[in-house]
Amino acid sequence: MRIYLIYFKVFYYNQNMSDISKQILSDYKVSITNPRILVLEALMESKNPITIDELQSLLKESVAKSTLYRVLNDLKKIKILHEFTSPENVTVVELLLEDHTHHHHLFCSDCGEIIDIELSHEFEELLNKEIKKIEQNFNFEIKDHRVEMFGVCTDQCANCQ
Amino acid sequence: MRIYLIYFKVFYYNQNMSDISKQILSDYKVSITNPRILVLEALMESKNPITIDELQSLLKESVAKSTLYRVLNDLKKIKILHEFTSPENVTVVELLLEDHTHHHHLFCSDCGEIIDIELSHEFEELLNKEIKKIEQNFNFEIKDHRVEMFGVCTDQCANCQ
DNA sequence: CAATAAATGAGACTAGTTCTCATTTATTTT
DNA sequence: AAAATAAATGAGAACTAGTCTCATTTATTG
Repeated sequence: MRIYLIYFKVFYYNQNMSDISKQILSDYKVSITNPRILVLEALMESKNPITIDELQSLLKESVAKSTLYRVLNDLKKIKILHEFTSPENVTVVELLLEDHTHHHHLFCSDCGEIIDIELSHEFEELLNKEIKKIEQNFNFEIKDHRVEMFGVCTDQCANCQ
Repeated sequence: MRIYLIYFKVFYYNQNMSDISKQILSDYKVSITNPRILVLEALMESKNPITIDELQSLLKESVAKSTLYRVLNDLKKIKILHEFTSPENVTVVELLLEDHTHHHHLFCSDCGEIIDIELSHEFEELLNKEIKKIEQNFNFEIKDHRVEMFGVCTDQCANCQ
């Protein structure tokens, strides 16, 4: 995500986080307000998906709780925020920007960290074939999918810091 | 699941649902109580994963809310209940009996139905290879995984009834 | 069958999220 | 650039899903 952000910054003409946030809001035609800028900045700061709690800590009371939830819903509506739940049923959010390619998630049950992972092209192709089969068998139109892996880090949590 | 249940009944010597439930509880060495039998019966009735709400409707006040949640936790502890959340973040439960093989889930965003799906052996093998790669790359020990597909039924919800 | 241990029901409690509404801030119009 | 309009915000009330408490009931053990 850190690397992606660098590309993203280039895409947005090397502006700072605040300016990038404004640009995003403007691009998506939602009004530019302070809470929205702050939430976007906080989300960009975190290289992995984070819990609402963690997000609230990053924001340090600068945004009211009700506003935070509203802003998150706004970002979901314009589809630049992905919300899902950890295996412990904690809500987790992650910013999905143009640069953020198709990926999946790896969950550590030790430290709770959630890591973005990309699977091989070969795997995704075979998965798409499976999806086509399922679509036929069940008369479904499948619009999205996800693969989640659950485990623990073995190397003294090296990835989790 | 319906087909599985037939096999399961054979496994349990063609007893009725109540007797099967008692047998399960006895096999797992947890005490045999009415609420537990009722919850197991209700879970067996449903061929697909169901929400807690749906489960409560099936039980029709025969089990107190606090007891229902406690029983579900008991079943999770002995690992015959799988709990997860739908894309709309609603908790869903599903009984996992001996006969219930490795499977994944298909979610209909129209009617909310959740369908058990099995993917090809070839796919699961390739997924295991991907898992091994991720374990190495991230120094993880991966203990479980899941694949979820999201879509809508195209054939007037034929699968969803 | 009595003694002991475990589970239950009712409702209080908690945490996460949404809702309400008066006030503030952004956007549009002039 | 100011006024008019529309939208977003903050504070806290309300709601919801799930857990906890504790007196009572039900199972299990000996």
